[in-house]
Amino acid sequence: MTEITTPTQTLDQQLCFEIYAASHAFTKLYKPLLDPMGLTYPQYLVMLLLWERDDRPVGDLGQALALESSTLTPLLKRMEAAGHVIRQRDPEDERRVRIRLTEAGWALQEQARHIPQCLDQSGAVTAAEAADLRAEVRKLRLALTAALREAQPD
Amino acid sequence: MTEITTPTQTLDQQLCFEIYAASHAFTKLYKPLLDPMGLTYPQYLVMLLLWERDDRPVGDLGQALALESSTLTPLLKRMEAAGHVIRQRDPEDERRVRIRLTEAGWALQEQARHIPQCLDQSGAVTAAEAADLRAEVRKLRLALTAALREAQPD
DNA sequence: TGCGATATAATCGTGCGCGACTTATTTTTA
DNA sequence: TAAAAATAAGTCGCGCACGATTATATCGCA
Repeated sequence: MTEITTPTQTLDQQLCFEIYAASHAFTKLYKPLLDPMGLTYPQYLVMLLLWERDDRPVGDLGQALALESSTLTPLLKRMEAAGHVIRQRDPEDERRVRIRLTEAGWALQEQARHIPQCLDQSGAVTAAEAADLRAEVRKLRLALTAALREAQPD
Repeated sequence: MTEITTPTQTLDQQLCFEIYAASHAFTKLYKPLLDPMGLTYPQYLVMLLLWERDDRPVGDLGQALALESSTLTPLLKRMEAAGHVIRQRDPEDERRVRIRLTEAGWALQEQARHIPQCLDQSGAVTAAEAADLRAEVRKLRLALTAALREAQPD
C-alpha cells in the first residue's frame, strides 16, 4: 500500500517545528525552578555534567552538549562570574581550560535534586513515556547529525 | 510493580536535553537548504504559515509559533528588509500590523517545496515514524504549556 | 460622552548559538 | 629539530528568544 505523499508544506505537519516548540516550552517550564539558583537552562545542563564528573575541559562539555566553544566560553565565563565554577588552564596541556565546580556549585546539587520530579509531577508525561520518547528523540537526533555529517564532510 | 525511581540527575537520561539537542540539529540540517533562499529557520516557519494563509497580524503568527512580539517584530523587520514580506498597519484596527507576502515571497514557495523531502531522504526517519513522533512530541508540548499555564496563571 | 481597562506591537537589555576567524599550544613529519 | 599540521579555546558579528516595560488604539461601561 504505497501512498502518494505530497510533501505537505504545512506547519501543522512538521516534526521539526514540534521539536523546536517543545524545546522552548521546556526552557520556560524550567525557568522558575532555575531562577532561584541563578542558573539558566543551558547552564543547568553544564551543571548536570559537572555533578556527574567534575574537572573537565571545555571541549568535553561541548562534545556532550553539542555546543561550540564560541557558545560555551562566554557561558562559562558567566558561570564563573556567578561563582558556580572555576576556569583554569590545564598545566598538562596549555591549550585546554579545565572547568571545576566551586563549593557553591556543589551545594546547588541538593537544591536541584527535586527538579526532575517537578516535571514528572507536572503531569506532562509519565516517567515511562518520558523514557520511551527520550530514546526515540535521541535516535532522531543522532540520525540528523549523521545526515549532516554526510552532507558537509568538513 | 512499583520501582524506586531515584530521580536521575544525569544528562544522559534527560528528555529535555534530547529535545534541546534535536532542535539544534534540525536547524543545522536546514541551514544549507535555507541559506540560498535567504531565510533563517524561524523565518522559514513564518513563511510556511504565510504560504498557508497570507495577510495575518503579528499576533496570529505569534500564536501559531508560540513566539512573543518581542521576538517576531525584529524578525519580521529583517524579513521585510530582505523583500520577503510587507508590514502594514491594519486600517480596520490600527493596533494590528498585518504581514503580507511579496511576489518574491510567494516565488520562494516553489524553491521550498523540496525541503521536506530532503529530510525524508536524509534517512533520518521514515515518513511514518516522523508522523508518529511528531504526534507524541506535540502531546508533550501541549502538556508542558498547560503545566506552565497552571504554574503561573498570569 | 468620556474614562478606565484591555489589546496589540514595539523597544530595551540579557543570554544563548552559530559560523568565520584568530591565537596559542602541541603533535607530526620532513 | 625546524617547519607544517592539527588541536583547543577564544573573539566577533549576527540572529533569535524572552521578560519587563512602553506607546498607541480599541473597547466597555458608568
